[in-house]
Amino acid sequence: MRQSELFTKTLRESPKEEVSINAKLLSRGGYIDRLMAGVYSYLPLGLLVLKNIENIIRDEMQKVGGQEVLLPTLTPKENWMKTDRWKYPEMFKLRNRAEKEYSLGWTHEEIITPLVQKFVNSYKDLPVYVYQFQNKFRDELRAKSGMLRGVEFMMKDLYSFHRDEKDLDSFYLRMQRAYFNVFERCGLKKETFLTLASGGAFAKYSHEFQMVTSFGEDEIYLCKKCKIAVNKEIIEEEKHSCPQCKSKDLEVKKSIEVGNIFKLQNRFTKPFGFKVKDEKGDEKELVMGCYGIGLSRLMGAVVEVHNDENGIIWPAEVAPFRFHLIPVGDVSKEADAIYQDLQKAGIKVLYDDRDRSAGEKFADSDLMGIPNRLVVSAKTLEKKSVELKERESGKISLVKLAEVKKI
RNA sequence: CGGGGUGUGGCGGAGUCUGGUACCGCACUGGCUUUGGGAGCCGGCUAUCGCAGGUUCAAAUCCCACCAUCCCGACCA
Repeated sequence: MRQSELFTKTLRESPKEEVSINAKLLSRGGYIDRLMAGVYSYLPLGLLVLKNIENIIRDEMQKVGGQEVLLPTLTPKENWMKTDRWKYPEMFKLRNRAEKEYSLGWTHEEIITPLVQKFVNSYKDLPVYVYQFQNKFRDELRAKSGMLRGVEFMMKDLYSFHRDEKDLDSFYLRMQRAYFNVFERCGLKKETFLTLASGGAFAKYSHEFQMVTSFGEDEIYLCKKCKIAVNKEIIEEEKHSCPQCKSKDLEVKKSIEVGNIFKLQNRFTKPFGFKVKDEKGDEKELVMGCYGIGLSRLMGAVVEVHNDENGIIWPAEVAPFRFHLIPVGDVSKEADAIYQDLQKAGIKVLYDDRDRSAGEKFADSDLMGIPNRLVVSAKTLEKKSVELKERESGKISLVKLAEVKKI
């Protein structure tokens, strides 16, 4: 993409409302724009990042056998009455002109369960794993911290349907591994810990994926031996010891939840009367699991972790571009050629073809955080090379023109 | 929803205490000179000072209600 054609611009200063690092840098870099508290637009660069995260998650969900759907955002009151969740305070409610009541989707068990029920009649149809990417709406009392707690936010939610608990348990473990793959590919592996949380009425525990960070709004108790954590509600029950190894040597850390998986058992299949025939022809109630990741929160979390005083430092797989090509001086012809070459090879490159000073381009490049900066100048061209600067390490090297695609 | 803070050109700020009709930087625009870390000079455009009442000869400034927004708390992906 030619930077001169990008309709957004970087900002020298961040909007005064933004206090969190993620919102400051994402706003300044031209990734997002705040419409109101807790609600953001994704600008072209931001959408590229969001789609990269989406593709990572989609890839991992496909690997465990997930089938992608897209459910409505507008949902009827009846479904929520059936499960007694119409009363939930964070649910946005609205009426049409005939006074019929609806809510905006904040989670989708009430929609997916009767949907799958329409098609699944036999144990032979199971298991089923269905997921979607969708904006969710939650009437938070206080939206805050930029992308970390929004009122409207992008979420992946997967729902699994099983004939029995044993099947649910084994899939649940596969999802745990899939989630770690997602966080690893987003550059958050080191900071992210499986965390035991309350399982509600139907399971001893649910599991959160908590990312340890100073800006976190949660607190976890981390066992260094097991690399597993428990959240605040569990720590009391476990008498301040690790539920796995019983060690009392737990470290308190601030953290943010980047994912959550939950065994729902029959919480939703029961009210909808979702049963299938087993081998004997008897009716059997299904069990369910649900598995969520907030994509927009994840995007913010990546920025909170991967930045320096000059701006964002995107991990390779979520970066909007692989290269930031910057001509310095009168070398537009040669830079154009390199750009075309990279484009043809299908390599994602942002080409700063704007008529700006070198310093401004470098500052913007650091702010935007594209992993590899390629500078083309008379100096580098003398050596038939471009200068490569890695955003993360700051390492600078000369790369022959013929070798650029191999970086 | 409780406590606290803030609303001034597109963005960031000064001016408010002490009332006299709005200033600075950035951005934008025209010209010339620049071109490896947010260039320089000259000229130009952009504001019913969040909104509504009130006090006053006169309100960005004082009073009041409302709205928006941020932080802390409670609640939550």
